Amino acid sequence: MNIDANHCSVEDALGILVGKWKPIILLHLMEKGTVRFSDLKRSIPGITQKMLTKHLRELESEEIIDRVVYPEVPPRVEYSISEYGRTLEDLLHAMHEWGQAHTKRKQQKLQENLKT
Amino acid sequence: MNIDANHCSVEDALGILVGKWKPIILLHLMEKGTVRFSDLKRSIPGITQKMLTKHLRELESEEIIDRVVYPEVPPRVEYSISEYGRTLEDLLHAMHEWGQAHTKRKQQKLQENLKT
DNA sequence: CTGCATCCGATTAGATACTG
DNA sequence: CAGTATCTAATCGGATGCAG
Repeated sequence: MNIDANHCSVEDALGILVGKWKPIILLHLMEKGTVRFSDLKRSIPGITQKMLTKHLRELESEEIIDRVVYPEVPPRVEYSISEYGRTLEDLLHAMHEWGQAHTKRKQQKLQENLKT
Repeated sequence: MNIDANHCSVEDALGILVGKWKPIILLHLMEKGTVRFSDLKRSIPGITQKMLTKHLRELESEEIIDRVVYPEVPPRVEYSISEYGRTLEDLLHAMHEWGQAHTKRKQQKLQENLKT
């Protein structure tokens, strides 16, 4: 893990994942397989159409997800994790594990402080 | 890896790492051990005092790094990765690996496109 | 149903000057 | 040397209206 102040590879990975709803979008797609736009929107309370579209476009442009448009009326668009996108699964899983442990630890510290 | 739309653990981990200079700060501390403020600043071209201070404070408040102030004149403050912070090393390493592979892949795709 | 455009507020980061 | 305060620019995200 060499350090290059001009360019850090960690940030390349971070760049894909950063965005208010990106992790949750990826987790949904990884869990459910192929999901259409409206289902995704329904599954993520609080997200706006604009942000869902924006994040999906970004993930698509990085080839993390596949986007298939069915020329029907009304339109149907289905999203899924691409084969390449699956290479992110281990990383997301590791982040999930660490994050969960971190939150747990924080709450324990909080409990300790309340006792005193 | 369960999905909770109201709270995603991946974002807890992300929250620690996100910030324009945070990954590079962590990598420097992980590589060099104990480093004083001015050395850190010198090692990271482009960072301002304000941002370095801000990010260090945030990492400190999450107990990822230790901060030791020596009451001397001129002042000396040394930063290092905390014992708890070391639990992030594997994750950062994994992100580095993925990011590096991702950038490599992107550049290969670019080369292919130039040939056509 | 899916998606774009526009406007606006909030957050983030950079520049600069100042302090013990 | 290490840190704070202030001002400004850029980016991000939310709300809303419109379109194929």
